[in-house]
Amino acid sequence: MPFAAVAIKVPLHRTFDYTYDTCQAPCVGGRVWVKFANRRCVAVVTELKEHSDVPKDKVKAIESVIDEMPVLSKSHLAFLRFASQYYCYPFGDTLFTALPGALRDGEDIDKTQTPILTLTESGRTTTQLRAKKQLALLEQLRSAGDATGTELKTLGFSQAQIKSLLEKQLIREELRQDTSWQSTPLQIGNKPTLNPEQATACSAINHNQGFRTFLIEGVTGSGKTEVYLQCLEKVLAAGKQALVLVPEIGLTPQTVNRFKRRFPGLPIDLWHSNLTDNERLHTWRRAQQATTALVIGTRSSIFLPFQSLAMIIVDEEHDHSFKQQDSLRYHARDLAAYRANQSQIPLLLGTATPALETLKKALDNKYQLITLSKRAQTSQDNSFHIIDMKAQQTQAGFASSSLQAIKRTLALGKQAMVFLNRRGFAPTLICHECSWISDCERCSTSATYHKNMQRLVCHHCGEQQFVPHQCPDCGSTQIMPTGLGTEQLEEFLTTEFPDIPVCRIDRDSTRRKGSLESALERIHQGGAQILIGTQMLAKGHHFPDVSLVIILDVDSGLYSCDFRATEHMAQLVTQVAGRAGRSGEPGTVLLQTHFPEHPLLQDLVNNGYQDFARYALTERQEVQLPPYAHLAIVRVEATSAHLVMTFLSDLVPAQPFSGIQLLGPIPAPMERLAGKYRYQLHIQATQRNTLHQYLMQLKDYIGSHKLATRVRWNIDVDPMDTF
DNA sequence: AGCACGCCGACT
DNA sequence: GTCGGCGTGCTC
Repeated sequence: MPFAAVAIKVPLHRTFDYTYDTCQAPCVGGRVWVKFANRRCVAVVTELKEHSDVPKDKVKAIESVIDEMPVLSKSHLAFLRFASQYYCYPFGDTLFTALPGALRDGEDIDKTQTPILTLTESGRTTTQLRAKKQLALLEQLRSAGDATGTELKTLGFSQAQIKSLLEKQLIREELRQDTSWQSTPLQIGNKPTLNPEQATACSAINHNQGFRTFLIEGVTGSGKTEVYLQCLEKVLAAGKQALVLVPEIGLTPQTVNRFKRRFPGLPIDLWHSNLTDNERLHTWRRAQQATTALVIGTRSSIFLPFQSLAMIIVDEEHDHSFKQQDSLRYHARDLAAYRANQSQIPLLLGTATPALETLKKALDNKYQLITLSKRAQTSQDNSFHIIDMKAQQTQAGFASSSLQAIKRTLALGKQAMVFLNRRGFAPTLICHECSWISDCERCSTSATYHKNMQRLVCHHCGEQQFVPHQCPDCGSTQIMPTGLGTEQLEEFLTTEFPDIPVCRIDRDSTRRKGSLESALERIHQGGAQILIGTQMLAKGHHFPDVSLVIILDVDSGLYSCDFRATEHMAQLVTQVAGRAGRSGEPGTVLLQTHFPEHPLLQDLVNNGYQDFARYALTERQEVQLPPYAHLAIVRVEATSAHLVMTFLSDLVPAQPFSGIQLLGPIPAPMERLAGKYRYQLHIQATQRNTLHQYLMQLKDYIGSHKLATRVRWNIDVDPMDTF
């Protein structure tokens, strides 16, 4: 009697055994329909076997087989099994989060393949046709070659025209696997000559055989992308596939065009969260059939089932958007390392500001470190200046010397950029008479005052309130906005510099589609302007006319309870500074702080991120924090604080576990969020293995705990936000 | 997760 | 007397 072990989309770490009829022929990695707990579910076969330990009367039969061919190869299953175990996430759930939505729902994989429209014999020769537009369509196919329906629609043809040509049998639909790119010589667009550093980097990478991780530590403008392109060239020319992982906001048309222009005619696909279910399935299939050569995608593209992957590149490897913050809490960069090892291919990690985790591995010689220190366009570096804010008179958070600097910059017809990582007008409203504060009713935080919207908005749960005219507690009309937000900076600078255009770029000002693009357009027209922005302004965009950058609130990064705060601050400062002086002349970066002597800040300013990072590593080592220790957090939330605490206290063992340090239960950074109480337990170990052994048994213990179904809980392995 | 089963309170 | 509230347990 043959059995199939299957994985089902349930939060259980087990698989389930089913019998099947030999004529059904399920395959490992293929999907089947099964009855499971009175429901009909899609399941993925993970193993075929002759024996089962499950009592005969419990085992049911597979209802029907969906796939004749696996949707997940054996090696891909092994990869997903690893992800499931490493991140303590149920195996079935892991498989199903990796699959595109259409396949999760049991959709037939071939039905959704896009047919290609091609001319029939008569279609090739017909010149007589009453419908002019249909004739034009035939002409299009004759001159530019076969196309999909979607492509024709973007060219202005309609579904009706296609349909009627199909009926006249002048064109026909063809399901085709076009892998011809693999055997045709690779076309190369304009390519610049490499500087010596870039050339050394490329030759080191191109001479590599098998698995190897390279950390390309390259300052802004040092030409990392050019190194990527020339390394990709070798891979693609050999007919192999490649994957480029980019941060969420890094998938701009400019980035994509650079790849497309370099490799004209090569099938390149994009992968990001705005794709429809159908588009996702297409790209998935194209990766599997090798009909696509190169995918540029955000973190989840690490799960694409490439047929012949030969290189993975992670651009801006330090970026936080590579870590998924819910369900399967994976880090795409770390999974990329597993995949590269599994497939014995090179992995390129590129950034100007490496994560300390990555840098340590490079310094330990586990990764090969490649440094690009020469800026392609500027020979001089930006100059940093620390502005001591102690006992300074400030206006809207600006030191007078900062305002002077803005004035000078504008007078030269240049642009000044002001960076503050807080949107809204003011983070709190405070009553001047009593001690009332504009709290969010559902979270343990204050609601931010948005002057333009005339609302109080909680930035954590999104809840909005009307702005009170009087204090809700004492009735006073003296309610003061307290603290600084980007809206306030905009208001102040507009009155301070009435003749100068002021442009604010944050999530609020760019909510409308296309508004970011038009704002960027205005900035690129050049001339004296002031730009105000949050994180959004820090990454990716080129602002050639910016010659002054002011970072208003460095201090929030210096003293925070999250041990990674200084690292983030330094990455942000470096990235923001990289926006300045990109068109030939060095820029000036002003850092406003109350702690001008802070050693890490001094190091960053005087010696740059590279030096800072190495110094920060020694600090981490002293206090035994990641990357010198390994961390996991059990996060628990429920509407009852008592329930959460009882449950978490139960997880702390009476006897200490050798090699494991526990901290908690402690309140989460936002103790109350969207009406839920949240607490957490920190688990730390010097040895990775010890941590995972401990997590394995903890996960089983939680699974068997009675309260586990009455709270929401998860385990976050290698968490990014600790506090 | 989802669903059935089971044991106690407020309704036709 | 039932309807339905949620706590508990199981799913091949």
